[in-house]
Formats: sequence, structure tokens, C-alpha cells
Amino acid sequence: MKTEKKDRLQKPGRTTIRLVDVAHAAGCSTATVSRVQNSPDSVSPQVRDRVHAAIRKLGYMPNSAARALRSHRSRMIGIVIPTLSHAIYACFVDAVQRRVTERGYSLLVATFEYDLDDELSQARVLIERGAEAVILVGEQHRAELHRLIEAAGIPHINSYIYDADSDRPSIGIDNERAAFDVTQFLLGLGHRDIGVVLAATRENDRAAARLAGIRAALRQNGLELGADRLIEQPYGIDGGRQAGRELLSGRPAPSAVIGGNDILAFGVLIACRELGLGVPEDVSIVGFDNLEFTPHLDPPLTTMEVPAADMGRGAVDYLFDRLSDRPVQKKIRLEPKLIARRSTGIAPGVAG
Amino acid sequence: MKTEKKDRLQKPGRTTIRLVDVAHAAGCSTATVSRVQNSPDSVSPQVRDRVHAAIRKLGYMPNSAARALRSHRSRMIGIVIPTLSHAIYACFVDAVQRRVTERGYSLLVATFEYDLDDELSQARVLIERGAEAVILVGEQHRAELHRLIEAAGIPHINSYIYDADSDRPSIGIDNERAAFDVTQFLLGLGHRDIGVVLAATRENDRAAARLAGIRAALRQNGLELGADRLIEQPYGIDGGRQAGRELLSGRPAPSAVIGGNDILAFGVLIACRELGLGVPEDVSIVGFDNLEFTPHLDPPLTTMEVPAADMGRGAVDYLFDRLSDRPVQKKIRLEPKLIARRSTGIAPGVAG
DNA sequence: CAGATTAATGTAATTGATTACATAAGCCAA
DNA sequence: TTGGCTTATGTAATCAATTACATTAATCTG
Repeated sequence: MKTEKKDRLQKPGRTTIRLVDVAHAAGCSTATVSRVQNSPDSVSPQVRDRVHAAIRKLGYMPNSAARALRSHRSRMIGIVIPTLSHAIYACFVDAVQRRVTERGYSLLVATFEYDLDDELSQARVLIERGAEAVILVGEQHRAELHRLIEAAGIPHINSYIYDADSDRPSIGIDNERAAFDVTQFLLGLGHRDIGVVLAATRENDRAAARLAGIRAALRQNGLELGADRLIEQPYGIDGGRQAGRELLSGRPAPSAVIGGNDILAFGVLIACRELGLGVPEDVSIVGFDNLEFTPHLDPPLTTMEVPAADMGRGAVDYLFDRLSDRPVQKKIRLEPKLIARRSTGIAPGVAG
Repeated sequence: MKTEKKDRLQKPGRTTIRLVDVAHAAGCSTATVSRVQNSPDSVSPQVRDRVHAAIRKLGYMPNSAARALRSHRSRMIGIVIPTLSHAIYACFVDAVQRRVTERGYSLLVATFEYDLDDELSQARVLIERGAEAVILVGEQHRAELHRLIEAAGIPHINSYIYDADSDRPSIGIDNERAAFDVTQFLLGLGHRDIGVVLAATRENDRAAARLAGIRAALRQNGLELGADRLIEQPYGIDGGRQAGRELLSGRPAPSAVIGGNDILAFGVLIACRELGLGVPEDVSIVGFDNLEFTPHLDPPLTTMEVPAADMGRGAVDYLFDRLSDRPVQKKIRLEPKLIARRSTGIAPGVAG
């Protein structure tokens, strides 16, 4: 017996059920069983039923490795994100995962903690594992990553960003424009001295784009963002709180603060509470993302909503279109929505 | 030429670099290249260097499918959780992912939205994909899932739970005990009428265990949980808020409310604010999880901290111990920590 | 009814790495 | 020098599916 070789790969005593066993049980060839799985219509109903019965009876599960090896299709998609511990990415991945599953695929997840070298190596691993396509965050990647993806010949998409100038596929909001609009909104309320708290912009092009948008809006109104009006802080409520204290305890203090995301903005709100500053009477605050808790803060936080779930579904749809050679729109621009709540108001000293 | 067959699996024009190409370039056999990757010490330094040079020069990436097929090791771990859009699971998965990556493995993620039939089919897919081990949530699963895992012969672990009575491997807190302690804490503050808001307990044994713990503590003090003192609500701030209104607008209203998690508890807090009830003067509130925002609420929320990240790392470590046949502790009990903050106080009418 | 066409199924090569076993080389002791 | 032992490397079978091509049966066409 060929299968009785002393190769100890199998767990002793138990024997895996292979496609050939199903074929044997159903009284047909392996090719037919394979066809029942992959193109059922090409098999006659009688045989198909026999095969299905055999599969059920034997509890057969196909071996994905063999399948992937021969067919060059792993049925896996990879996603490489900064972290799962920020709600905005977790919700994104949640939506991605659901969509991927709907299509009969599985999702490989890797995080890189905002370190682009790490991003490269994480992506490399996922590609090595056979991911048929990958979702990335932002446009900023190591050059090697692009080469890798090209060499692998797999589709990819950058998310959380829309940048007309880039020619890579992407889905997301125009961060610069969104921040511009947020700033305009504050300027429209009469604010002239605006503070900004952002995540580190060095290896985060979304934060950098938002900063550019803020600067552009200010410039258009003859204003500048003073060096002491910009603080970079790691993501976290405490980061926002510290930045808020720093910004708001100076004299004169800005009358409005833009947080790079709702978490930082929440921190600023807490700083105001601690400093005895009224929101929005003394200070207006806006954030980005519109997380679940945002409308429930006291006062509810004005924010620029980022449609993370739509973005996740859109990214997956784009990749599947590419995988089946359907025509695609290479750059998908999603519209963020400014949700004005009670954390913003007319600037102090401006006639109502 | 063998490789010139008209099999159109390859993208036209581009040729994949295989291990045999590396062997050729390095002037050695395929076995040696394989050994360089898998047991470098068994290869002489000179040859090893030549192979490494060839790998780098050709940009060789091993084909994981072939590797997995022959070696029966996919280097992938699977995790099946209710959802990624709740912070408590997102942080758990984040920790799991990092640990898995540290070990040179990748993580397959699937969600089931609290539907146990879905959990079964999601797990089935991950096993089919070749996951070498799987992490589940809770003890409650379809019987078929256990059979599946056994048939596949792979290690698994249940998380978020510690139940001495079960003989399945698990890591987590003793939910019943934790809820018992929370209730005792409130009883100790003089509360005699306590309301409870929980996630649906039907297909969620963590919620069910917490409810049992609350009941046990009450009973021990000669109290009962009235039918109108228990409300099940889907996860979400609004769910908590509605439940809070319902519980607290009755006469008499409970003097304390236990939320099944911090999100529900936050909702109850908002309900109090809306009803003009002081926290903790009129109503004490406690939650579970200790999420990032919990200490920053107004007032800061008393909660039972669940060590999600430790649990994630512990689950992964357990599985790797199993995979390398190291001795393991089958049931790992983590200690939750009651963090008393300002949302709880002495019951109204009790002498301070 | 012969010949062509289509549909259903089978045979066996193929995918790319791992690994059991074989072999060769180097070293040492008797 | 020979035999035994260790270390390094090579040869070729193997993992479990997919699929190109061959074959057969059934249906249609003129």
C-alpha cells in the first residue's frame, strides 16, 4: 500500500479523508469530485448527489493548501493596518471581514503600529501566505512594498485616503479637504485663533494631509498656524488631554481646537473641564471619525464623520472586481460628513 | 522544456521564482535550500551564505501552499469572535495578532455576530484553510464545532471565560465570581435595590454567568432580582440608555445599576443625566471591562476590569505550547480587578 | 443513417516545497 | 590502512488537490 509508508506526518491512528476517498465512495473519478466543488453545473445531477452524499458521510473537508498550490488561489485576502486597538480601524476591519466572508474568502490581519518598516515586513508575510489581494492604509509606504506587490502580481488598495495626484488605487476621504472644511467651519463661527492636536505626522500621511488642509484654510483667511498652536500627541485620551492643557493654559489661548480624531478631541474636552473652560462658550472643539461615544459626550462633540464601514466594503468590492477582471474605478472618493453638535459655537467676543 | 507547457496558471510573461531556481543559482540541491530555511544549523556556513545570496538576488519568496501541503503546517492561527466593533474584542484580537506575529505565524480572523450557527461555519472555514489552532470566545458552542475540532486534531482554547466545571481548555475570568463581587461591592455600600442591564444571555454564556453571579450575591443577602430589575439590551450606548430610563423612571427606582459592560453602563449614566438623577448621590453605576474612556466619564465609572490583552497573549501562548507538545495548564484563570471610581457611592438613606 | 457536435466523465501530469533515505567526505581510533 | 562514526549534501517520493487532454456516450443535422 502506497499510503502505508512510514511517513509520520499523519497523526497516528487517524487518517485524513482526501478527495480521492470521496471519489472512491461515490464511485467516480477525482476530477468529477473536484468539479462538483468548483463547477457543479458541469456534473450531472445524479453524480453530483452521490458525491455530496459521500462528502457528508465521510465528513470530507478539502485541503486548502493543495487547492491553493494547484489553482494559485488561496481564497484569502490580507489587510495590514496600524492597530486594532483604535475603534476607527477595528470598525473598518470588521466591515472588511464581513464582506470578505460573504464572498467565501478569509481574512488575514496584520498590524504594524505605525512603523512603516514593520508594515513592509507584515505585508511581505501576508503575500507569502498567499493573500490574493491586500488592503493597506494610507499612501505612504516603503518603496519596496510597491515592488513586492507588483512582483506578486496581486491587486491592492490604499484606504483612508483620497489623493487625486497619486496613481495608486485608493478608497477614502480627501483628508486635506475634510480638514479644510472643518477649519472653514470654525472660521465661519468667528474663530481666529485655532489650536490643533494631531497624531504624529511623520509616518502618517492622513494626519499630515489634515494638517495641510488646516493650514490652507487659515492661509486663505490671512491667518497662520503658530508653532505653539500645533501639538503632536500619540493617539489616546490622555494625549489629547495633555495637548489640551498645553494649548489652553497659555495666554492668549485659542478659542477653538481641532482634534485629529475624536479620541484626541475627547481629551481636549476633558482638559477644558479641568481648566474650568466652558465648551463651547470659551472653547470650541471638533474631532474626526464620529465614533460611537462622540454624540454622547457632554457636550456632544462636533466631528467630521469618516465612513469606515463603507470604506471597508468598498475596498473589498474593488479587490474582487480586480480579481475577476471586471472594470474598476481606481480611485474611490468617499464623502465625509461634518456633524455639528454642541461642542462648537460662535467665538467669544463675536456678536451673535 | 517541462516548464514551457501551455498551462496558463502563470501570469503571462512573468515567471515565479521557485526553490529549485534558488538551488540552481546557489549550486546546490533543493533539499539544501529547504534546510537553509528550516534548520539552518544543519547546513555549512559557506553553502548557507551562497543560498542566502541567491535568495536575495532572485527575490525568492517561498510558496506557503506547497510548504503547508507537504509539512502539514500552515503557520496560521484562527480566531473566531463575535465582532470586531466592540472595543473589548478588538483589543483582544490586537494582542492576539501581535503575539501570533512574534512567533512567525499569521492570524485568520472571522466574526459571527453572536450567532452560534454562524460561529460553527466560520470556524469550519478557518480549519479548512489550515489553521493550526483556533481561539474561540466562551464555552457555549454547537456540539458539531467540538467534533470538528477533534476531527481536525488541532488545539483550541475558549476565551473570556473560566469555568471550573468544564473540561475544555480556557482562559479568562470567572464571570460569575466577578459579577458576584461587583454585587457584593454594591451591597456593601448599602444598596438593596439593584437594577441590571445585560447583553442578551441566550447565546452568550458570559452574560449568563454574570447574571448568575449577581443573583447568587443577592440571594446570599436574602434579596431577589425582580423581573422588572433585569433588562436585556443589545450592546451599545443607546441600549444602555434606554434600559437606564426604563429602570430608573419607575417608582421606586433602584439605587444602583450594574451594566454588563462599560458601554451599557455609559448608557445608563446618560439616562441618569437626562432624568436629572445624580450619580452617585441618587444612583450608583458599575460596568465591566474598563475601556479606555471609562475613567474619563463624568463621573469616572466604577468597573470590573477584564484583562483582555493578557488574555490574548495567554491564549496564544497556550496554543503554541500545545503545538510544540509542551506541558500546559488547561484552565487559566485571570483575575479581574474591581476599580472603584466616583460613579458608585453609599446608598441614599444609609448613614455615612 | 453517417458524421458532427455536445455533454459527461476519466486519466494522469502538475503545482512547489519537505523529508526519508542514500551517499559521500572527513575524522579518528585501533 | 580499515572500519566506524559523524556531518554535509543529494535524489526522488510525497503531500492533496486541479485541470489539460482523452475518451465515451448522447444528441443533433443534413
